[in-house]
Amino acid sequence: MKSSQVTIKDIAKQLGVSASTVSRALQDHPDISEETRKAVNDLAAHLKYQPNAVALSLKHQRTRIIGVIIPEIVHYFFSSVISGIEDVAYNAGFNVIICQSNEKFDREVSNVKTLLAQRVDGILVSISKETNDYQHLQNIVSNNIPLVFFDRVAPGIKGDQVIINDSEAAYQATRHLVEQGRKRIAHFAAPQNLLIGQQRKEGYLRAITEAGIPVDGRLIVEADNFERARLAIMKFISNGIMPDGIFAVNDITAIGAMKTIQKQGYKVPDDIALVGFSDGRFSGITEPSLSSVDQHGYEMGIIATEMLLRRILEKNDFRLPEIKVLEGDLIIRGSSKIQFF
Amino acid sequence: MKSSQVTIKDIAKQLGVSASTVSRALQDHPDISEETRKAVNDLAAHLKYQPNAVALSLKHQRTRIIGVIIPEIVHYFFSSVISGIEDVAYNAGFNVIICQSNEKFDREVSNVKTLLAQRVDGILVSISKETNDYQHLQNIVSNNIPLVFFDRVAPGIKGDQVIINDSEAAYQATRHLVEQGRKRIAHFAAPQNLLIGQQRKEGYLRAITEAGIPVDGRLIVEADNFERARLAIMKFISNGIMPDGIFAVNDITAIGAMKTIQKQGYKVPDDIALVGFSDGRFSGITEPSLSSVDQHGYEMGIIATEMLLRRILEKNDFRLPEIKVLEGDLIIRGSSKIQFF
DNA sequence: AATAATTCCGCAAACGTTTGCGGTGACGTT
DNA sequence: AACGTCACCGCAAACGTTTGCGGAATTATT
Repeated sequence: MKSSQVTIKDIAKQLGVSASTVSRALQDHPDISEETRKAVNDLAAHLKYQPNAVALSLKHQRTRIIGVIIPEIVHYFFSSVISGIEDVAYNAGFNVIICQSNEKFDREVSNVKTLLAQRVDGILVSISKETNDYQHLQNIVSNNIPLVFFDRVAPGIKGDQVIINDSEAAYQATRHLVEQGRKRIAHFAAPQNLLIGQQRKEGYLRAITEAGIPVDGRLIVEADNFERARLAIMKFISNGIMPDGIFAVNDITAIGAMKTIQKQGYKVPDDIALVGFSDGRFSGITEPSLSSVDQHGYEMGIIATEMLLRRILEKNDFRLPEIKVLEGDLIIRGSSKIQFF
Repeated sequence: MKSSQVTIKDIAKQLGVSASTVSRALQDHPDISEETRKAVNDLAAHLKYQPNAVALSLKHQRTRIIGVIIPEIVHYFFSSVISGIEDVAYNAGFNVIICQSNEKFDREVSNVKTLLAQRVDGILVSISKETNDYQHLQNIVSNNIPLVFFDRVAPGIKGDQVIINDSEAAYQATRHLVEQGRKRIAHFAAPQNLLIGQQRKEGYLRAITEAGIPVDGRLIVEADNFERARLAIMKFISNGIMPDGIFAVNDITAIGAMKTIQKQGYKVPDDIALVGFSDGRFSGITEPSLSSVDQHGYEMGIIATEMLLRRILEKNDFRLPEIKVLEGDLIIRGSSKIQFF
């Protein structure tokens, strides 16, 4: 009942030839006569023969599979990255195994183990928020498996990296607010143990100081989600230190701020101008539409995979790890610009 | 240089025993003496031995991999489904290979081919919009590979299905509008060649007629995105047939309607009440927040994968194809209810 | 007619692992 | 002394495929 899929042996048996002959016939080897070549190919087509990729992997010592470890799939940015990865891999004849760490260190370690066990040809990683120990990632490079980090990288591990210029993008976003004439610009920051948290704050500070605006510590708060943004705004109000501009570390935080601001009777952008950092989908929906930094997730997936494939396909790879920095694009919409269509 | 990963043979050689002994030692086979068992396990741990999953797959004729074919990853609903799939698979010790069809028939066919070549143990499919021919899917069942459809199913193919009760959810959504006292309820529909398009419209019609409201053909328009919703609203206005309620086939359409309605000076929900059909993320962001049908993508992924795993693990599987219907949950928010918090 | 060249194909090993079967000692039992 | 019983381990085949090598049959060359 459990008829497994047809193999080269089945074809060989039916035709009274050896498996080697069938194999060679299928790859147009010159040692095979036109007659048997045709017979083999016809029968193979008729039986819908599909080469067993598992056997090929074992034989060739390569699986044509690349592994991906990602914090969470349900996230516009990450799913865009995956989409880019999948597209490039598909065109190169590679398959993609997806593992999500769910932002858990233990699961990330486990993911690395299974990908190594699967003997994937290369691995793409964006580390979880919990990850501080990098031994499991070191195992990858110790086994000579090409490794490329995207977005969230592990310091000290010998792998290519493709990241966004967070500092610069944050600088641009903040400078835009300055150019709109804002003088009291707040920053809603991500946790400072995350690199992106540090760098976005750094860009914010650079733009502020460059403009000669004094840094007000009360305007820099750690808030990276809807609810914390709401609380931060309420605190601004009760302390009587409402800013006239806010650069938020991501869109959902900016939206939390916007909705609270509006509910409290202020106007966006007239009273307070807002810029977010894109998760990509929300920007057009709010009223006014939200200015934001486009992180180009799809392109990041493309580039990371191209870097990885190059490492995989290169026979003698002595190139040093490469770091590719993508520029975030500031998209100016209604939330930060007074005169707009 | 290219030191490949350590195998059972390496351990055997270093210890001067046979590969079989190492294999048995690693699985605590009683034929192995405590002494060598310990020696083997120690060395294996020291060398960080990882069983080669490829060789095991070949040997055991199962890969512990399940394949997923999905129209697009960058879509809240689908990425939620993937997340559910991945979670269940992970807990059962299975890996997941993701293929996206990008809504293209040819690519879907190609995806099936590679998954069969990879000898995956089972396949989860949500078919592309273009797919009318199901031969490639028939190939899956012909090869006795367990197959489960989710959300978008292929008629006539012998596989389990897990779908949402679109008709009923649409009925509930529309009835909710009726209960809010609306008399002129419009429907923004999906293309009618899609099953979901038909069924949601059917549910809408059922609720309308049940309430004794005459069906007005001018209020049923094919509009399933932001822009077409905008155009439809403008047409309602110019024709002087503005409805007092709208059930839209998805959230983005509902949002397009909402923003146009508001820009034209009408109030939501006072003048026009709105209900969408959830892509999941937007609902809380609009002003007012959007009533919508929750499609439970994550749960759908969980259930579909559980059904698939059951088929995979069952030795003698004579059960007929099963159809699991999930109920969509109408979430009532500000866009359709006048009195709310 | 003998040899050389060519055409076409099969054997067997290899990839890493599991597993049925058989074998070798060491020991205990008659 | 002869046999049985264990405990422990290795051989070899198998999974599906590729590929170097050798071999047989045919054809071409002297």
